[in-house]
Amino acid sequence: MPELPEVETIKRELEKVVLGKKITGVTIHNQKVIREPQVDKFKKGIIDATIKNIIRKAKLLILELSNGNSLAIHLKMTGQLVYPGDGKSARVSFHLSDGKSLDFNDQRLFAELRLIDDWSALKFIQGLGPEPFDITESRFNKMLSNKKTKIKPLIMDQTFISGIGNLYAAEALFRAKVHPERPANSLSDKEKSLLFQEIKDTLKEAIENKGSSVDQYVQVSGKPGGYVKFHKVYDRQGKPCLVCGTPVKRIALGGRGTFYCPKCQQ
DNA sequence: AATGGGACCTGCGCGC
DNA sequence: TGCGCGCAGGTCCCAT
Repeated sequence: MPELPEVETIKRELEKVVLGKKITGVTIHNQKVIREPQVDKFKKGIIDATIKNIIRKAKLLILELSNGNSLAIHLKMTGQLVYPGDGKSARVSFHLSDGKSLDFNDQRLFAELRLIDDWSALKFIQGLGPEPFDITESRFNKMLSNKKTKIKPLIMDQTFISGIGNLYAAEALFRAKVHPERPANSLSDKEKSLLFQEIKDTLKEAIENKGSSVDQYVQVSGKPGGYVKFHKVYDRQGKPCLVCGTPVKRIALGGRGTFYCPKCQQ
């Protein structure tokens, strides 16, 4: 599932392969993913525009076009952007001036495409908390200190801090040796600081390895990301903790699968 | 205010 | 071999 590192990887790759190209046509195979505006307006607002700039905000990808419009893409769980596309599993194909196409795939149809004139006015954008790289350690520590809620759902709350999803929340908490059910304000200053550092390091290392290919995520080239082999707890229930050998546990927390080492994480 | 659950979806893996 | 069911998770929405 694309989180900040996966979306950042896609952004960097798109900059290499589609930036500066003109969108000459759009084929919509399934209009469910087009959330706004209406399909024909969507097409009209894109065709003949050039991709001028590519931005990532948390897990949202934004393609700024030469005509003043922006295409905002949220991949949710199974969204993919593939270039050059073959159209086979595309929900939407963007045909480009180089004769190739950028395919938007999405097996589960959860993803959202929006064409708007001002992406910064999107409700989703306005509600986003800061990304981990945009705040200081002391700010992070202060943000946690007045929150009684469980730490894992809290760091996955995009309005609190943005970019972290289920996978990297689990990995960062393991690395910081913090139990996912700890109330946020029960962490010591030392634990808060370590967690903040581990969140940043985990995301950074995942970006360096071009993301984690679990479920559907692939790079724009179609290649899988390389970070899965570094996972310590995610999807490893029953397997020995790589630090102490205790079987990794899986619980449901906030309706989400949560993986942790019951011995290392207290 | 915080928390929990359901909805949105599809395909996969499991048990029988 | 085949069928039904639970599950996967990002975000929104509603209820408590």
